[in-house]
Amino acid sequence: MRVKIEDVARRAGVSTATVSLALNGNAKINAQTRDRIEAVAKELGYRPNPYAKRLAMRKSRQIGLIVPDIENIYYSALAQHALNELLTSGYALTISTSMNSPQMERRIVSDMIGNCVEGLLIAPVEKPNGDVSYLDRLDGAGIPYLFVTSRYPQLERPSVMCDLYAGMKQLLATLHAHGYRRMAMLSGSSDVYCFDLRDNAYRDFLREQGLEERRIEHLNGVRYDDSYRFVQHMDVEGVEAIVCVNDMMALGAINALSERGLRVPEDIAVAGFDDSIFSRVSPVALTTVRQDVHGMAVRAAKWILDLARDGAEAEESLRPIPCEVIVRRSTGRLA
Amino acid sequence: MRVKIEDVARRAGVSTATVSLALNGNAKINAQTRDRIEAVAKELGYRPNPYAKRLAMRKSRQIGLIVPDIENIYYSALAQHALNELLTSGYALTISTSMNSPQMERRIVSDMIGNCVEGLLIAPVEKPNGDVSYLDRLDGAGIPYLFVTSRYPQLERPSVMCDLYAGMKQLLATLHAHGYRRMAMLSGSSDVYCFDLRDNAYRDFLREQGLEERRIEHLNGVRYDDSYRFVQHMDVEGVEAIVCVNDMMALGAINALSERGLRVPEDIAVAGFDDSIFSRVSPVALTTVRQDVHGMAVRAAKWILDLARDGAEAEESLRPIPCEVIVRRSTGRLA
DNA sequence: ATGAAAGCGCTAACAC
DNA sequence: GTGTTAGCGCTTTCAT
Repeated sequence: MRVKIEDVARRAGVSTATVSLALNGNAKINAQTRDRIEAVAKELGYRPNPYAKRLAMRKSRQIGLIVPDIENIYYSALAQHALNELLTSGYALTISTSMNSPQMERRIVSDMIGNCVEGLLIAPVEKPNGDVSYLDRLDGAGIPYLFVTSRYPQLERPSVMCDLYAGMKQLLATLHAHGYRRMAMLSGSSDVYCFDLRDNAYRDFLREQGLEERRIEHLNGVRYDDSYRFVQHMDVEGVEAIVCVNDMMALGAINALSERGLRVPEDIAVAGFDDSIFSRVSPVALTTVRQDVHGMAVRAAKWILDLARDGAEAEESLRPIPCEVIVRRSTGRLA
Repeated sequence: MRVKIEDVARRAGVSTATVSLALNGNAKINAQTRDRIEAVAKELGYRPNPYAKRLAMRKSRQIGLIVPDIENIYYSALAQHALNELLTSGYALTISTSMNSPQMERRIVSDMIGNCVEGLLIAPVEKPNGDVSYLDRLDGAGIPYLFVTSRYPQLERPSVMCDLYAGMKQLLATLHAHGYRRMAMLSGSSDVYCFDLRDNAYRDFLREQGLEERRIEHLNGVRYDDSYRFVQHMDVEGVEAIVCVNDMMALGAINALSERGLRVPEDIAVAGFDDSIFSRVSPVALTTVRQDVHGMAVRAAKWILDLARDGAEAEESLRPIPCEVIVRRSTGRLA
C-alpha cells in the first residue's frame, strides 16, 4: 500500500490534521512545521489519494468535455486547447465522444453526472437532436454546463461559439465583391444549429443582394466523402462558386471537380470553412472562414472553471467570437 | 446531497450491505430482494458515488492513455478506438497529451500514478527521449503499462505496434517492382524508435538490392509544413521517388513539388505512410502503407484490461501487426 | 498553532 | 440470505 497521510504524520511527529492543513497551504500552520512536513512528504514520496480527497471534500475537481468526433481536427484542437487551459487549474479534463449520436451523448451526460464532474462543456452533435431533456438532469444535479462550437436552440443556455452567421455572410460578401454571383451551397443536415446559422446567412445574403434563389444542398454528413460523392454528380451548370460548411467538404468538392475536368478556380471557385489544416494542405489553397478554435476553448474553459469554482452566474449573453475570412487561391479566378 | 446507499437501504427495508451486494450482482442475494432493491434504487435515482466506491475497493477502474498529439488523426483515431473498446468494460479512459515533450510525458505519468490508474497505455513521444527512468515508478506503484504505436528501445517492455520495418520494406519492394530505383527518404528525428525502424528498412533494402546509398533526410518534425518547406528546396536531381514516414509529409512533398513545376507521379513519385484520410484527400491519391490503427487500439485495450484485471502476465513478445501496402496513383508513373 | 475525532459513501469480512 | 461493523484515506470542525 502506498504511503498515506498517517505515515507522513507519524514521521513528522504531528497529527494527520496538521499534515493535511500544512500540505494544503493553510495559513495557520507554523512555517517551520510546514517546511518539516513538506520535507517528510517529499522524502516519503507522499501523494494524497485523490479518491479519498474527493470523497472527503465532496468535490471531484473534474471538468467534462463532450465532442461529437475526436477524429475531427476541429474538435481535437478544441480538446487540446481546453486541456492546456486547465493544466494549471487543479482541474482535470475528462473527454468523451458522442460519435454524433444523441443517444450516446445522453449516456455520456449520465456518466458525467455519475462521475460528479463539477462542470461540463458540450459540443453538440451535428445531427438533429429533438429531445435534449436529458440535459435537465445536469441542472438537477447542480452541475453547471456550457455549450461550445454550437448549441441546442431549444435550450436557453449560453454557448461559446464563433459568429457563424456573420462569418458566412462576410465570406459571401467577399466572393460577391470578387465578382461571383451564382454561388451554390453545400451544407449539413438542417435543424442543426451550427449549419442553420450558415444556411440562413446564405439565404439572407442572396435575398439582400437580389440574387437568384438557389437550393441549399443538405448533405447527410459533412465529411470529405459526403461532398466528394455529391459533387461527382452535381449539376454545376452556371455555378460560379461552391461554398461549403467546412474545409474537408471543400476538398471533396475540389477533387471531384478536377476529376470531372473542371479546374479550380479557373472554371469554378470553391470555398471552405474553419481554416483547418486541410485548407492549407489542399492542392489549391482554400479560401475559408477562420474560426478561432483556440479562443473558444480558452473562453469556454475559463468560464466553466468560474462556474465550477465560484458558482458565478452564467451571463446569459456572450458575444459570439468574430470569424475572419481568409482569401486564398481557390476563389481567385477574378481576384 | 444526492441519494446514497443508506437511503436505498432504508427505503427497501434492508441494510446497506444487502443493497451493495444486490446492486453489484452478488449471487447470494435473494432474487426478490434484489428486484425490490433495484426498483427502489431506480425510483430514487440512486447512483453510487464513484469516489467512495474507488476508495473502498482500492480500485480506480481507470485506464490511462498518453498520446503525443491528439490533433494528429493517427493518434485521435487510436484514442477513439480505445475508447470504444473500453465502453463496455466498466473501465474509463483518461486521455492526456504529452505534446511530444518528454518532460510533459513524465509529468503525465506522475499524474496517472497519482490518479491510481489501473493500467496505462503509452504512445511514446516522437522525439529522442534519453531518460525514461520515470517510467520505473509505474512498476514501483504496481501499475501495468504497455506501449502503443512505438516504444522506448531502452526498455524491455512489450508494445502493441505495427510492423513498421516490414511495412516499409514491402513498400520499397513494391516501388522497386514498379521500376523505381533512386528513392529518397524523408524521415523524422533519428533515435526515435518508430522512425528508426523505417530508416533501417530503407537502408537494408538499398543494400540488399545493391542500390545506391542515399542519405536519409531527418527532418525535425514530421508534419505537413516540415516536409513542404524541405521539399521546396530539396535537391531532386535524379530522384525518381520520395518516400515519407507519414501521409501528411507526402502531401507536403507533393504540393511543394507541384509548385516547383514537377508533376506527381509523372515527373516524380511520392509515397506516404499510415493510410490516413490525408492519403485519400490528396490531389493525387497517395500510395501508402496501411497501419491497422483500429487493430492496435483494440489489442492494446484488451491487453491492458487483462493486466489490470487478472494481473495476467505481459507476454514479453507480441508479434507486431502486419502492414499493408496500398498502391495508388502517386507512384503510378510506371504502373 | 496543533490534535482528536467525526464524518465522506461505499465495500467486504464476519457473524448470525 | 442478510445485517453489523470496521475500514478505505482524507478533510474539517471543535477543543485545547
